[in-house]
Amino acid sequence: MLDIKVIRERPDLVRQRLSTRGAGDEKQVDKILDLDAQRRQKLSWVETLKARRNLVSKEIGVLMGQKKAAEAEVKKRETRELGDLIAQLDKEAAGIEVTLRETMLRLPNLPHESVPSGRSAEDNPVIRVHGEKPALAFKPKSHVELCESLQLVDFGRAAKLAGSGFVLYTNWGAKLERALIHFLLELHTGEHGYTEVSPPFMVGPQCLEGVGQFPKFADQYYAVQEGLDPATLGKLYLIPTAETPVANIHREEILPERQLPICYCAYTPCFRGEAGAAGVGTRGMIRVHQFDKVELVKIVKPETGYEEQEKMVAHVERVLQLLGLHYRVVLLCTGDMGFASAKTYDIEVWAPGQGSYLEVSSVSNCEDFQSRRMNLRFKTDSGENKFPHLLNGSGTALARLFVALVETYQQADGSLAVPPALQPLLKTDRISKP
RNA sequence: GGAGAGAUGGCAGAGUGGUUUAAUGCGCACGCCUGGAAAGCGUGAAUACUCCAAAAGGGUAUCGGGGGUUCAAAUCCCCCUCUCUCCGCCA
Repeated sequence: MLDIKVIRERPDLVRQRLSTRGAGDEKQVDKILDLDAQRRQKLSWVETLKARRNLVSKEIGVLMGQKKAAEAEVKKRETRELGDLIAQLDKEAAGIEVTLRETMLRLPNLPHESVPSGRSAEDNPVIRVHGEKPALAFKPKSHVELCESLQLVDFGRAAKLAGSGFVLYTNWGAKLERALIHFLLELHTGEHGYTEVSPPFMVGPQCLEGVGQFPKFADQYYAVQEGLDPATLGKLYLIPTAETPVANIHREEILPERQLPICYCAYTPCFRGEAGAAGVGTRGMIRVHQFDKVELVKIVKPETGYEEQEKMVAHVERVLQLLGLHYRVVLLCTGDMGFASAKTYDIEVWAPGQGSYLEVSSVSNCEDFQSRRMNLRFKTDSGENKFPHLLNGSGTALARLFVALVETYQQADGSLAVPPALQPLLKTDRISKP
C-alpha cells in the first residue's frame, strides 16, 4: 500500500510513477484524493460532535452524583440528539474509509527510479551472464524424456493422483529433490547468515493481503475447505510461496531497531492455481500447480534495502555457481514487475533441452509497500516508529532448477552426472537407468 | 468434538456503569543526590488518525476483535478469535 500522505502531497509524482507500469493505475489517484478529502472533512465534523458529547456526558455524571435529576434530563436530551447525528456521520465516514482502503489495496507499488521503463519482458535489460551454454556433443534431450527414461518422475501417475500439473518424483528423482532442498537450506543458513524457519503451508487471507496477493489476484490461489463444511471455505489458503507466511511472521509488531536486518530462509511447497495459464508448458515440470521452493525474506531498515537486495541476488547466484549452471541476471522493466515490487531482478538458468532460459528466482525489494499493509513497524533508537522495507527472493524454485540440472548434466549414454556439490548428499556421482 | 477458566500498557496485576487523567509494583529513560555507583527522591514515557501554514497545543479512537444496551462501557448483553486446564479422538 502506498503512503496516503505521499499521494496527497505529491500526486503528480505518484501518477507519473504508476503510469510507467502501463496498467492505467494512475487514473485511481484522483478518486483517492477525493475520498481522502471527504474522509477528513467527515472526521473533523464528527469528532467535534463527539468531543461535545463526551463533555456533556461527564457533566451528567456530576449532576447525577449531586442528585439533580431534572437538570441531568435536559442534558441527556442534548446528548441523545448528538448521538443520533454522530451515528449517522460515523456510518458515512466508515463507508468512505472502506472504499478508500479497497482502492488503495488495489494500487501497485511505485517502481524505483533505477528501474528502466518498458512494457514487457522483451524490454528487460540483461545485467550479467555467468558461464556459457554447455557444449554437448550430442542433441540434448528434454527433461521430460530424461526423467521418464531414468524414472526420476512419473508424470502419468501424478496425473492419476491429482490431475495435470502435478509431479510424482520417484526413486533418484525424489532423492535429488530432497538433496537440493537440503543443499539450499544449508548454504543460506550456513554461509549467507539466514535463519531457517518452517512455516505453515496454509495461511489466512490477511497474510495474502499483507504481501499484496489479495485482493487483486484472489483468483490465483487455492482456497481450502475443512471437511464438508462450506462455511470454512476461504478461511485458509494454500501458500503460493513461502514469502506469504514468512514475510507475515512479524505482522502488526513493532520491532526494535537493533533486531534489523532480519533474514529468514524457508523451504515450503508452493501451490498455484495458474488460472488462465492453462495450455502453457503443460508438458513437464516448468509450470505446475505444486512445486518446492526455498525462499529468502529480509526485513531491513529502509536505507539499506537496495544494498541488501544486491546481496540477496549474490546469494542466489552462488547457488547456481556451486551447481555449475549457466545463468543470467535480468532487471525487470517497469511494465514487467510484480504488483508489490519497487525493483526486481530475475535470475534465469539455461536449460539445454528447452533451448531457453528458465526463471528460477525473482528477487524483489518491496520497500514499505507490504509492511504498511501488514502494519509491521520498527522503533528507531530515537523512539520513532517506521515501516521497514521487505525483500523477498527465491533461493531458488526447485522444479525448474531440477529441469536445468537434468538437462545440463545429461550424458551421451542417457545417464546423468551428479554435480560435485550434490555428490556427498546423493552418495553417488552418476544416476543411470535402473 | 465436550467441559471449564482466561485475554487490561514493555511485563506483572487491580479495576462490576459516571471526579479514571486505567491504581499499584517491576522494568525503562532522564534529572537530583554521590568521588563513582547502589539505595532514595523527582520527572517522563503507548498507538493511530485528525485540527492548526508550522511549532506549541487541541480533538477523536483504542483495555483480544466485532456488534448491541446506555446520556455515558475496561465494566452489562450477544457473536467471533486466540490462550490455558481437563476429557474424548488422532499422526
